[in-house]
Amino acid sequence: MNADDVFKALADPTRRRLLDLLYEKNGQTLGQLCENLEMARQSATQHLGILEAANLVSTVRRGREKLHFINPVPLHEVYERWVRKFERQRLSLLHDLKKELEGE
Amino acid sequence: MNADDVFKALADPTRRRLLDLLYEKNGQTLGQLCENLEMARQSATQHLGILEAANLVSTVRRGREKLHFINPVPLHEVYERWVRKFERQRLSLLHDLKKELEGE
DNA sequence: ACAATATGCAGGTAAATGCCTGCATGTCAA
DNA sequence: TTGACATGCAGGCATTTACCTGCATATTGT
Repeated sequence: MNADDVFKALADPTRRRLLDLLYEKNGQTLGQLCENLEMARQSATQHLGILEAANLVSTVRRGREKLHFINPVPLHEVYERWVRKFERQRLSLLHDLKKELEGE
Repeated sequence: MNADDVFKALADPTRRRLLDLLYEKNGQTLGQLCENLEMARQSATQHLGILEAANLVSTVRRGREKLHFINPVPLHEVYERWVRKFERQRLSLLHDLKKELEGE
């Protein structure tokens, strides 16, 4: 997993929207996805390209259509590396700040 | 939580580095953090500002120093909204793609 | 007070980003 | 085969981003 690609992919509301749309109905075509976005098809293509590059979306060609599927694996890896780590120390980390605010 | 601010804050390697540095030792000053970054102090200030705006870092002034603390809460919320959701359907989502690749 | 230290603020620039239009290619169905 | 449909590719443009330099302000310790 490339953390940079994954986070950059997630750092745009349109791309997060696309993931939610695919969660509602996996395997949608570019055209179907565009119906739910307020932008030109070409712009959506770029966003999907970025999601693909981050491996968050996998595609399959079927004739003239291109089907898009969520790949949840990178999200899981982000969780393992960037969420769980801080989650384990969550209360302790918050405590550090509280202690400082109380004047040691 | 503002998902956009949080993800955009996380979408930069320097800022993720800063979180890791604070994880190693919470409550560091700007100067201390800069010693571990290869960029001008002013650049680091901007990155810390973005982390603060995303509420991932909280600061306390102590005299002429500014102490930086991790705030793990937004990460937890990102997890709840953007990771757990897809995690629950993880195998099912992967199955969708596999099924299509096998030709329905 | 004053020199050293820690941080803040104001711009300036090159590169990346997100959007668009226009045109090209590939596929299906009658 | 041919017109309609689905997607791909190239380029342009305004904004944002990430870095910098230079200078200002605030605090500390002697």
